[in-house]
Parts: sequence; C-alpha cells; structure tokens
Amino acid sequence: MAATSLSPVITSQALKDLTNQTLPKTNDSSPTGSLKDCRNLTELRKLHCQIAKQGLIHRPSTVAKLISTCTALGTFESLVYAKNILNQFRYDNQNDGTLFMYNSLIRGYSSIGLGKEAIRVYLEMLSLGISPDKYTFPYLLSACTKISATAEGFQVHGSVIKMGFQGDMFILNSLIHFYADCGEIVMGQKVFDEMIDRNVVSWTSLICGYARSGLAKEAVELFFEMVEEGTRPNSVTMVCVISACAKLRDLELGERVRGYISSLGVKVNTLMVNSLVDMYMKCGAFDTAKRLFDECEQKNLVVCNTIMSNYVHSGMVREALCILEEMLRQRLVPDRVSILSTISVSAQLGSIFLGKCCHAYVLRNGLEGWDSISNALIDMYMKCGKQEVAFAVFHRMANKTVVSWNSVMAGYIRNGDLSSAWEVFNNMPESDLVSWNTIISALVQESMFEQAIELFRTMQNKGIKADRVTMVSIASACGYLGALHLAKWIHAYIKMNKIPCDIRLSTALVDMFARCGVKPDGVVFVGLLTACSHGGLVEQGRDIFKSMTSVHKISPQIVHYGCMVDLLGRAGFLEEALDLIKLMPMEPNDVIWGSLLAACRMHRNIDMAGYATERMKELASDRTGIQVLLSNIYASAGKWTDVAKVRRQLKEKGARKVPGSSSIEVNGQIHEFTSGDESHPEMMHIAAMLDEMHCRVEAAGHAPDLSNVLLNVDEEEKEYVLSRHSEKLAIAFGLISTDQGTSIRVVKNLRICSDCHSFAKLVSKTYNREIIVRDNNRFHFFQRGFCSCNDYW
DNA sequence: GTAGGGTTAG
Repeated sequence: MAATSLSPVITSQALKDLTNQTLPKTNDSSPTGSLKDCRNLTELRKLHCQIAKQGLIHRPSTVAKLISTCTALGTFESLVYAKNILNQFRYDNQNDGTLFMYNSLIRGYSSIGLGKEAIRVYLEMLSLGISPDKYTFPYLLSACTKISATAEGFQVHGSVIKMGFQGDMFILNSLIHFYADCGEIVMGQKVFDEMIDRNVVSWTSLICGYARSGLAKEAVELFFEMVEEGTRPNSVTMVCVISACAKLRDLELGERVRGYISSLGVKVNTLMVNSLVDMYMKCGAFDTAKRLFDECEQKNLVVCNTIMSNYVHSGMVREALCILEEMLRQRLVPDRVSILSTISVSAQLGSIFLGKCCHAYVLRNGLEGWDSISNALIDMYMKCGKQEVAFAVFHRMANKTVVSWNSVMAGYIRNGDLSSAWEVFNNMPESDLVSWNTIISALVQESMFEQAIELFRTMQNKGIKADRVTMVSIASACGYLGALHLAKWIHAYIKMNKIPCDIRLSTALVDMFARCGVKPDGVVFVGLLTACSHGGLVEQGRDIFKSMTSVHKISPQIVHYGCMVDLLGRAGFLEEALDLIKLMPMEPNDVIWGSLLAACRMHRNIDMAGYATERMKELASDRTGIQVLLSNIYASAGKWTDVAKVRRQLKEKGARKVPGSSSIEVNGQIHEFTSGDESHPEMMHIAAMLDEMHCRVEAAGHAPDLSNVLLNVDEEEKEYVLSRHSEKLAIAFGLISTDQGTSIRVVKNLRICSDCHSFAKLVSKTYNREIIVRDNNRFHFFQRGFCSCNDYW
C-alpha cells in the first residue's frame, strides 16, 4: 500500500517491536567443557582452576591457549586476567616460552583499541630481554595505528629494520597501513616502493590509505595500475575503491569499477554491496542503490544502516522509515547507528512519538553513553519543541561535547530565544565553526546585520576560518546593508580563501551585488554556473546564463561558455551544447571541445564524439601532442584505463618525439603547460612566483643541473630553458592558485628530469607543501624535502 | 600474523 500520511509508513507492530526489543546479550552462559568454546571470563576462570588442579598449568602450550582464549574474549578484564596468568608463568619459568604469550597479549590489547596498553606490554617484554619476532610487529603496528601513535610507529619501523625484518611482507603491509592511517601516506608509498614482493594486501592498504588521505583520485588510479600490473583485486580492494568513488561523487567511475568487478569474477559479498549502495546514494542514484539493496539476499545491519543514513541525510525520511520497518520485519536488531538515523528521522518529522520510542530503546539498551546518541536526542527534542526534555538529556550527559552545546544553542534559536542562545554561545567551554555559523545566521535572521558582521570580524581575529555556510550569512547581511565596499571585500575574501562556491553561496553573492547596486563580475558567474553544473541544475543554469546579458549587462566570456557546455553536456543536452558552441562569438578552444567530448562519452554519442575529436585535433596540431590532451581528458573523466593506454602509447612512441607537458587541475579545470609556455592567462603571476621559488630554492642549496637541457644553446639560455620546464610552471601555478595545506598534483607526460626533481623536493620543503608528480613512469611524492622514490626512478 | 562498510550540530 502506498502510504500517503506518515504514520502508516511504519506499522504499529513494527513500532511495538522496536520499543520492546533488547539487544542480544553478549554473555551466553551455556557451559562448555573446552577453552575453545569458552564464552566469558567466569567460564574461563573455572576452566583455569580445573586445569591447575590437573597439574597442567606448567605446560607452555596450555598457558598459551589460556592466554589466547582471554585475548579472544576481547574485554579489558579478560586481558588483565591473561596478564596475571602470564606473570605467574614467567615467575615459574623465567621467560622461557613466553614470547607467544606476549604476542597474544599485544594483539588482544590492540584489538580492543587499547593501543597504549599494547605498547606498554611490548616495552615490558623488551625490558625483560625477550626479543620480538616477526609476529610481534604487525600486532604492535596495528596498536600504533589505532591510537595514532605516530612517533612510536616510526620507532617500530626503525626496530624492524634494525632486527632485519624488512623483508617480511606482513610487517611491511602493516607498516603501509600504519603510515597511511596516520597521514604519512608518502612514507607508506615509500615502504610500498621498496618492497621486493607485494601482494594484494600491500596494494589494498596503499589504495585505502590514499582514499583516506583525501587522495581518492590517486587511489582509483592506483587500483587500475594494480590491475594492469596483473595483481588480482579481491573483495576488500573493491570495497576500498568503491568507497573512493563515493568520496569523489563520481558515478561513472564507480560504474566502471563495478564493471571490473563483474568482469574479473570477484565474488560479490554483502560488504561490497554495502559500499556499492553507499556509492550510488552519495552520487544521487537512489533508485539503483535501492534496487541493489532489494536484490541483496543477506541484508545485514550495516547495509541497512548505510541506506538508512543516506536517506536521512538527503531528507528522504519516509524511505528511511521503510528501511527501518524492513529491518524489524527481518528480525535484525537495530544498533546505535540505526537508532541514530531513526532519531534524526524523528527530528526531521517533528514526531515526538517516534522520538520517544527511540529514547526508550536507547535507555533499555544502555546506549545513552554514546555521545552522538545523546546529541541526536537533544536535537530531536528541541526540534519537537520539548526543551525541558532536551535539557534533561543534556544535563545527564557525562561528557558534553561541542555538538551538545551547539544543539542546545540551535534549539534556543529555533524557539526564538536569541538571548539565551547568546548566553550559551558566550559560556560554552569550547566552540567550533558550527557554533559561530549558528549564531551568525541567527543574527542575520533577526535582521541584526551589523552585529552579524561584527561577530564575523571577531571570528576572524580569533583565527577561525570561515566556510561556505558563514559566507552565505555574511553575504546576505551585507546585501541588506547595501554596503558596497564590504561586498567587494567579501567577494575578495572568498576568492582569496578559496572557499568553494556552491549554488547557495553563488546565489547569495549575486543577490548581494544586486542589492548593493553594482554589477557582480564574471568570476561570480563562473562559480554560479559551475555550481549548477555539479548539481545538475540545468534550468537554473540556463536562466543564470541568460541573466548575465539581460539583467547584469555582462557579456559572457569563453569560460562562461565552457561552463554552459559542461552543464548542458553533463545533463545530456548534447545538441544544445553543440549549438551553443557554434553560436559563440569567439573561437572555441580545446577546453570547450574537451567538455563536449567528455559529455559525448558519458552519453555514448559516438558521432558527435568523432566530430569533437576532429575539432580538437585541428587545435592541437600546433600545440602539444593530441595524446597528452586526450590523456588529460580521459583522466578528468576518470577513464583511467584509457589514460594508461595513452601513456603506454606515448612511451612506445619514444619520449623525445613528444613535447614535455604538465597539467594540473585547479577547481575542476585542467591547466596544461608545455616547456617555456607563456600562453597561460595568469602567466605574469606564474613568472613572478617562479622567480621567487628559484631564489628561495637556490638559497636552500639548489644548483641547476644543466645536463638536462639537450638544446645547443649557451649556459644562460640553458638555465632559462630549464627554469621554464613544464612541471615547474605547473607547480608555480599550483602554489599561487591553491590553498596552503592542499597538495599540488601534477601529471607529466614524460619522465620528470633530475633538475625538476631536486627542485620539487626543495619547494616541498621551503613552501611546506606536498607535491605529487605523476610522470609517465611512476608517482613522486615530495614532502618536507624528500621524494618517495628515494631519488631512484 | 597484514587490508575493508554505517555516526550527531549550521
């Protein structure tokens, strides 16, 4: 039955189930005779006594079994118990045969997240003169990873080398995982590069590390490299790569990876279905996700939680409730994540009834200790207008977090009590960006524009960086005040701080300029159109484009046409895009044709793709090799296997025939540089930056290596040619056009030259930037003056 | 012995 009102979505029986259910007890008291089946510490104690009575307690193998049973129980108490057994045994036997037991303990502490304890056990073991073996290190590294003990991990790496274990694949894989997880992906890559043998775990660890370090693109590229190299991915690899695609919000790429999965015959398990469902939902393909979910035979809690939380995030609360109902029907017991989503549903619906059911469930199952649950409850009660209950939950929280305070403050604001909100804001023990955004937007909503801007200034003075949300409020405040100079400043601030312009911010900016009486400039419209393109808002994009001339009296530049072609092309309006290109008052460039080509590929329009390719070839003939360009287009469209193919062709052709070209992507646009290229619109700034870079790098000890210049010219000329190598241009552009803290990623069609290599190392150090150069041979990760390739490539 | 999914506030 298609329910039209909200209540029938979740049946009363299901609600009753939810209210009455209890999480299964972890303690199964069924008595068993052997250690293997031991389910809790009480049972284990009994067995321990029996074993002691039988006089078996002096056998190392028996004690080892006892200890690993404790480890498997995985509680703090059971590990303390294990430690006591170990101490007793050591006392009787003077360390003989205790290594296995120590390993077991380290593993146990690591597995329950008590990394510090694991490290302590390791140190104790060392102090007793017991040397670790190859099994010790993976456990120990996993402990370091779990508690982000970076310094300790580095030390462990040192010990691994000192003790001669640098050939052990398991240890090296653990090291990759450790480095990748603590943000030292360059070190992870280094370990990977130095490995003589690699297996699928080595690759997967690195891929996953990249994805987690915010380098999802590199992760996917690495995946295709792995496949090309002949290593067969398994289901874990797939989960990592698909989640990288989800992070990129790149549906096409995700589909491609999925295609690979089926073509390789990797068995699809529930975990993979889960990551696929997540990817489809994050990319907005809800129907496909739901179909996959429905087809999944063994739905587990996680896949239900995934689909539910995605629905909740997208405001599709009815759909979320349907999933909950299905979970209950299938006798799956909701856990804290499911309940978190359900509380959020109640909040969005303002349904105090459902909210109370959730609260009851939380109390019955002892889930109120989870910060996020209590925070969600506060938010829910506030949104349902039950302030007192919200406060009760708040006051009962042992560890109030910023989120708790923020929720209370937002609750006051929602109920129109700005002065109480203000008091909370001024008295909260710590505040974050959300706190500031909340109060600033409240002031704007109350028409207290000057105060909002004043607070924004305070925020600046405190060194808190504004984001998109802040700027929407501030732009709107500025618009109401009609303060033109401020409007200009805000616009400059957004540009300078590289705050990404989504549709809301772009609209607010246009609105702000309209109210201040001055024309928004072309850059605002680039942001606006790009935002429309990424959000698939074709109708709005068309209107905005038209309004440029009709309302704002700005004549569109080539970049605006580029945005429109991209917008129309992505949405499948290929003919309209082509018509627009033909009507352009200026000559279309490679970016325009490239966008159309990418769109043709996306929508499988072979004829138009052929046409676009021809036009591109015409343009490319007097510039760089068409293949380099194509390679970049493939790369920007996520066609990594095609990229690899083109690269191989380039290699086969012989590198010298192809001019050196480096490309860098900034804000979704690919900028390509050839050696000595001066065609870039920002060339003035790039040249100034290059001069500065050369000064600083030479001061740091860099001497140009002129042997890299193969031309027959004098020294000075050689030095100039060298200083304008394409990768240097691209890096310089990267430095001036991206934020401090973002890594600079350059793709080069040829092998990087040794001068650029040592140059990049020093730039990474003097400018404190991570630089990634992908040449036709391999990745180079420059960080703090070093490169991952160890100067060998 | 090594690698993988779902988490609140504007």
